[in-house]
Amino acid sequence: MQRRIAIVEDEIAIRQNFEDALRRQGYQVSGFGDRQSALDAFRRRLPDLVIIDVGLGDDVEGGFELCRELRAMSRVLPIMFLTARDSDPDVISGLRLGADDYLTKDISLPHLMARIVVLFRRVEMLSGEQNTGSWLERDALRLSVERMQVEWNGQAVPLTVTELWIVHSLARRPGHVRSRQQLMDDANILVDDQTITSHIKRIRRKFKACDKSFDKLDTVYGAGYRWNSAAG
Amino acid sequence: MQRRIAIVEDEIAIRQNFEDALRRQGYQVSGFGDRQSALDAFRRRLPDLVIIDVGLGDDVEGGFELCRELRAMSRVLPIMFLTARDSDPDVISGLRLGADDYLTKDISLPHLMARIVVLFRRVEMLSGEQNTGSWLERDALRLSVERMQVEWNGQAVPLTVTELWIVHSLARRPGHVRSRQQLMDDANILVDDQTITSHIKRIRRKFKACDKSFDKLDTVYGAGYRWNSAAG
DNA sequence: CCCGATTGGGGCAAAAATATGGCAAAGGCC
DNA sequence: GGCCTTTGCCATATTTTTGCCCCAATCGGG
Repeated sequence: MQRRIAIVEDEIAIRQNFEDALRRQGYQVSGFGDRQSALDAFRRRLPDLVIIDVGLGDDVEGGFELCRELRAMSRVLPIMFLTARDSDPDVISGLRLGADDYLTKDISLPHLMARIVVLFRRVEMLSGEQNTGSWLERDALRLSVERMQVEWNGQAVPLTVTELWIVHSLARRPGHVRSRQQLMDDANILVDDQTITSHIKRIRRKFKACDKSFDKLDTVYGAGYRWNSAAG
Repeated sequence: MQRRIAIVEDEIAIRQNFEDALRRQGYQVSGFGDRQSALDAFRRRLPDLVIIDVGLGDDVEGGFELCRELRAMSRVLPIMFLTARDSDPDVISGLRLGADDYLTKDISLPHLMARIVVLFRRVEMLSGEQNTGSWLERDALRLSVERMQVEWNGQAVPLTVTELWIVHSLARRPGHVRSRQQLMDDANILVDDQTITSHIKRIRRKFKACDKSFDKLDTVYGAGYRWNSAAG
């Protein structure tokens, strides 16, 4: 299961920076620029961790207010405060309010990651986990990145990591053409165009080994490939 | 119930200072000047929180060593590191090793108190929940982290601490791939990737000693390992 | 319908990742 | 101290994956 982190910070540049870093670590991140929009989202569904900028909005300590409101919604939701200054009284009131950690904005990303891992580790320690994980399902295809497994008509297809990323990249946008270059980006590889063709070849072969009439992987001459969205 | 806190710090003045402050807050405190005496005491009875000076003894990072030993005694015991310097790599290594927080020695007492309260609050929140005896059961596997015992088909498997944590990390999320890095984090160790491979080797060997056809521990080439969730 | 551009597939060798057997340091236990 | 266990890591053997070459098959525009 992918952990979901929300970050509430009004300075776009900083927020973007944190969001990117967290995403690269595999977290599912949503950013909010103000208290209200964050609260609206949280009322629909709570994330697994909230990172709040203390000096949110006009109010000097708008973040504290949000923390209070969040604690009213859940007593166990992990909350981290973020602040430009490292004023002691602030830290203490923040922690008193129910935050689990208090960090300054100039924190290094590895350090931030370590603290997040610690928090999740502590939260996870006694909880049972046991969730199904997220599956991408399209017609007869069933794919899970975190399980690294792919099924076609309920039958396992033994794709390699790179192949799985390519299929994922295509199948998540059925009917949309994806260029070879885009596929490389999605799979995090830097190779010759021709190599993508090779991967597609192997992917098709593996799917056909399961189902002789497999034809979901269309070639779009001169443009790239596409996951055929037509039923059937 | 009165919380018991142990502080391991070789500079008497500093230790005394912390001890007094904590006692004034109503905690039951015991101080130790070196690793050995602390360990001896811990073996008799574990406190509710341990605060360790990183630069313990002659060794520059003697505190890390103690943390490792403590984690071998209890996986859930809260540990805080104390350090003179605030070097980032140190902090990260410390957190990775299983510490819950990392503080500099010039921390103000109110700040320290706040962090301790936060940690206890979080621990209490988790332990207060359903404490079902904490046996993890998956197919033929039966595992208890607290009791350090593992059974396969009712037969005891003599895993070491590190091995048990790795199995626990994998088996609690059946079907999910866990990277070597993640396994290190779960086991609170900081080692080479190759070392994880070695542990997996030994784990498989031990399970196979019980059951020749053991095959629950899948390798996912290029991604990590996975506890095979398929029945059988 | 012809021609240049693209794509499909078979193969293969290099590269990358993993499995194994050992070994030595470190610590616990008599 | 002597002995045993645990654990990290190395060297080497194996196994998989991946990038790309070659050539035939296809595609599209003129």
